[in-house]
Amino acid sequence: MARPKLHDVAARAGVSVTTVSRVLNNRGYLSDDVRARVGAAIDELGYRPDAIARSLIRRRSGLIGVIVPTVADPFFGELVAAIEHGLAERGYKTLLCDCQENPEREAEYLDLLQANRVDGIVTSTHNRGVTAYEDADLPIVAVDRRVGGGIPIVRGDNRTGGRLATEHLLARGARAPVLVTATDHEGNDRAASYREVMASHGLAPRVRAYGYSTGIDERRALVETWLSETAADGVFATDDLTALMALEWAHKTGRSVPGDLRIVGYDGSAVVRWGMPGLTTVIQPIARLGRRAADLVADRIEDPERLTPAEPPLPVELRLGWTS
Amino acid sequence: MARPKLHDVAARAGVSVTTVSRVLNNRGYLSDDVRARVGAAIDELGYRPDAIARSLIRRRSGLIGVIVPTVADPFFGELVAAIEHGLAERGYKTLLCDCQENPEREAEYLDLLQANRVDGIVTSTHNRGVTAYEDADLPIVAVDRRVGGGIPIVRGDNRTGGRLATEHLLARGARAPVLVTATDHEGNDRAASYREVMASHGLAPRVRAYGYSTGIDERRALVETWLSETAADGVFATDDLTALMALEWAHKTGRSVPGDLRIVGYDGSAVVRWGMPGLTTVIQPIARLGRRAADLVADRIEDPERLTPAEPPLPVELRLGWTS
DNA sequence: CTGAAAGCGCTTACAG
DNA sequence: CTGAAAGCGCTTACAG
Repeated sequence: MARPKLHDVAARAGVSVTTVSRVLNNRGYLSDDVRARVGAAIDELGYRPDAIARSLIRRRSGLIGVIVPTVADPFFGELVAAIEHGLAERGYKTLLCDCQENPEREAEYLDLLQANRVDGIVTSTHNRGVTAYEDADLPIVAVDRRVGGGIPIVRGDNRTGGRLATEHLLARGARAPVLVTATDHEGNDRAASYREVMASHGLAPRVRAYGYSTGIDERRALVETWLSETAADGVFATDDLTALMALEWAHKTGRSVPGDLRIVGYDGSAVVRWGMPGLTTVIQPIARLGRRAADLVADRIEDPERLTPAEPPLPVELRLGWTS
Repeated sequence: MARPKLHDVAARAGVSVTTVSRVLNNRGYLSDDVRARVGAAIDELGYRPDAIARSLIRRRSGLIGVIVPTVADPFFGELVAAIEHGLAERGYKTLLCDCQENPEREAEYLDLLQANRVDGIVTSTHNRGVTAYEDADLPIVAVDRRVGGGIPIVRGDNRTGGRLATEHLLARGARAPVLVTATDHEGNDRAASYREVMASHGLAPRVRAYGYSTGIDERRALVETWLSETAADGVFATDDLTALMALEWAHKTGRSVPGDLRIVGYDGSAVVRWGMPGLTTVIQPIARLGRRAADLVADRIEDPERLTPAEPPLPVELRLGWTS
């Protein structure tokens, strides 16, 4: 038999569809007898309410759009896993939008999500200039990204992270540590802290930005060029992959680590935490970030009036390895 | 104004909703005049068809459920990214189900996906015994997993991968290479190849399985115990994280790599390919696996009659690093 | 070439 | 305590 519908359950139980619906939603008064008969009919037919029809009426799809650069990146993979778990616990489903570093795709996804009547959005891309968020008229939460329009931001404590990393490099004897980051815009708190710490020690900052859309091989080439050009004796990479590239370059060029070059990364996703204990890195609370973002968007859906004070940044932690 | 609906567009253009719908779907004959007026009204109102209402009528949600152990694992993160891109290109949306190693959650998700009328499912968990797939009555594609019930499997060439890894270890002089894998069941082609190659060289196989649900620290402890117990001079780990654990253990215990211990991993996800060029590993065609799974499920949705011959396994590649 | 009407599978006031 | 009817926002035969 084809998928049973409400009508079939009603016929089987000998009641109206209204009544079945009420049993389903546990709404209004119902005699035990009816309740039991309907329940039996549901079980016998293996009936499951059609979520699409429900969404149409309730004007709530139960879907949350989750927009990320790409889950192929371990940081975002771990983040999305945490977001998904948080959302599932609150009864929401995750519509994944993996848009790479492409602002066009992000704008398309934003459109698609609204057409699909998602109840809310969690976004964590780095694309600047995608302004469509501001007139989206639904709960949005950003992760470590300024979107504008009063959209709350969940993030790790980048100021502290940047400070810990830089101070650590200096404490280990570096005098010319270079900062390698994706983009050096004013919202980059890790870079801001690096500059502050360098200044407070009377050292000149060396900041290099490879750009988010730069291919991986090109990025590696840039990193290698910068490291030799700047005669760096330390690297603070604002992501672990870049830190690993620096490590590899040191091996290739016969430099000792940490003797000649001290290396500190950032993020501390699972593969780094468990597989590369030697890498000194700033560990972000990835699971907490994801869970908080999920809770926040669910809160705002369920209570749109709720005031959302600025989110305090979540604590990061410097893990020491042998690279520094 | 609230979100405009078909009715509003029709009123503005001075036509019926039927006509607007036809313009939207480019269906039937339409005068250029009407087409233009409706188009203008759509633009002026910023109208976007409600995907939920469409799904209800068409009985096609355009959603595909993607079930994975967890996207926090780089292999699955990269796989899901590829699946998502493939699906998006075919016009489908990705409903992400991140169920960890929990068979219960997987069964729940399977239920939820059907309630949400997904058009198809791509699954890649390792849970055995979740049999509900067989009576799901919708297109399903598995990635590197036997689900049963004639469900097609997209996978890398595990036999060749296992053979390459094992032969390489032996070629490098290992005489007691141990296989460390998640589960040593009969469907494990990597293990089968390992055994074959060992046998053909007259060597006794040493297989150790840590189990999917084992915690990461416990797994590390097991790996370390096994390596010392078996007096291994080589390791074939069927995933890269485990290979990295072996590497770490060698460092900790003062063994030289590859002198005392040759190490080969498996998977070659982005972080390993780009960040750890030193690890010898079998690189899976992760992007191709994802894309193929996406195309296959889309094909089966769009042409249910289509015969699906067994999928040929996709080629893997042994990358040489300094660990072997 | 265009429109009125029925219907996708549910929920929810409103009666009774 | 239960049911008939309207309606969520669309699409699609069927008329004209």
